Amino acid sequence: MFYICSMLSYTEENYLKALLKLSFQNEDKPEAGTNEMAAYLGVKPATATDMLKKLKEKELVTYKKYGKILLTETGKQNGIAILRKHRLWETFLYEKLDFSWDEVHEVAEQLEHIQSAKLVDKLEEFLNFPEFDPHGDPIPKANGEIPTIDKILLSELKENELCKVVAVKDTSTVFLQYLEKLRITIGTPIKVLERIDFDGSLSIQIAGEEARNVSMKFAESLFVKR
Amino acid sequence: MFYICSMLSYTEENYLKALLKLSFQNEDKPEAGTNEMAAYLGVKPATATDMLKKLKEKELVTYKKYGKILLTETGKQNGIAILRKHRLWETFLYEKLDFSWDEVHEVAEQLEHIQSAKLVDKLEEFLNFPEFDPHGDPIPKANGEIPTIDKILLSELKENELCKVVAVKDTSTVFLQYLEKLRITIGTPIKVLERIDFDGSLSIQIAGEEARNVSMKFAESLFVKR
DNA sequence: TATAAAAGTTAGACTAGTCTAACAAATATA
DNA sequence: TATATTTGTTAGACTAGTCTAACTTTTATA
Repeated sequence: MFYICSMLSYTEENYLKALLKLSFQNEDKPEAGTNEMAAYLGVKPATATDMLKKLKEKELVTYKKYGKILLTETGKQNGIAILRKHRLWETFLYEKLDFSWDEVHEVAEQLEHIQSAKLVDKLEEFLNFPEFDPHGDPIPKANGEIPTIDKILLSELKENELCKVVAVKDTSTVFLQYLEKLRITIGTPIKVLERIDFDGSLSIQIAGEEARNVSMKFAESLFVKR
Repeated sequence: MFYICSMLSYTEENYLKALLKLSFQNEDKPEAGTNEMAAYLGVKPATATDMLKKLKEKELVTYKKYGKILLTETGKQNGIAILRKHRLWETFLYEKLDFSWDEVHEVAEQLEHIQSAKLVDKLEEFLNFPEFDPHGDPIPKANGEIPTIDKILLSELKENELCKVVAVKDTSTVFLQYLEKLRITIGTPIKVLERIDFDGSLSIQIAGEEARNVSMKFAESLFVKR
């Protein structure tokens, strides 16, 4: 078990994190394609191909020409380490420095690359070993374990069901700011009053307030727990 | 007053910070030479020359071939902004995350390059607007002002004089760890019992404990206030 | 199954930051 | 002041990460 290697460049770290995120997205088969990865990182496919060769050389991914990309165990653990840092920093910014939901990501993108094992662990302790970040995403433990929570989309609820918000699926600024306007945060209770079959929209009650209509798109962007 | 520009690379920031530090060192004339700067940054003089041209192009330094290097007002303000971040992060690591005196610098070297005006200001607020960092060095304010304190070297004191430690001149790990061993931190009271003319060493009393001899080198590495 | 479209690769070029080796200017000193 | 030493510059090369343009392989589909 000699997984986390600190000899990764800023860029290599970003590729590993992207690959990890993509592997979460395509749940069943955690593979990614070159173009997919390039698009995710905002680089050209040619650039991604070059980096892939490098990552393969370092045994962080397995892949062969024209084939799919898969993280090796080492690659995965390194990716998880970066994700851990990202989410701990997001939590710090949100809880200690009063950053808003939609502001934390950008800064955490930078902070996640700081190299110092002590820093990460002390930060985690300082934050009281949080299990989920401000968006409700699980924060990997130092050993690479990722906490789970059974969550479903708001859109999956039946009429009259009660739930609590546990995470956001969409982390775009527009959505997060809309949630803030509706005064929805992690933990907010929601009751589904009515489902409109016509367009998939819902009538919901947020924290006991008066009824409000939300779109299908909205209901499919919010994770809740019954 | 349109000083702080965020379009500086990681490397450019380091050059500005180095130039600022060197200007503090050579108090009377805040100029630096190419070799001096290169040595400080751990690069070769040829490399420094190249960067200098770039910084001159951006109007962050004034300098002409074979001449001395001087920061422009813009260059100075940018350097101060980086120093501010560095010292605020050091304070954070020391006070909130229990880093020791000699561990903070290395990590702060990385953290100082995080780009986010909000982050710096919020961090400062979170730390309660500290004026001095763990080494006793002044933390520049958001407007570029640098707090001052009248400090003298321990070696300048006469026999029987009392003082308090306010800063360290030498920030090397060996020295900081030695101070820790002697249980000297910022604020510790010291009394000079005897000056030994032969070798410049002193007999001192630390926080009322029993007498102890320290070398001239030691006495010239510690700043105190009468 | 032949072919068009999509996905992926290669080759060659560019930038930022670094180096070494050779050279030029400034300064110190005999 | 002539020369040796120190200081600083230039030229050319290398690496990491990026690009564009042309090419190849895979896949989807008519």
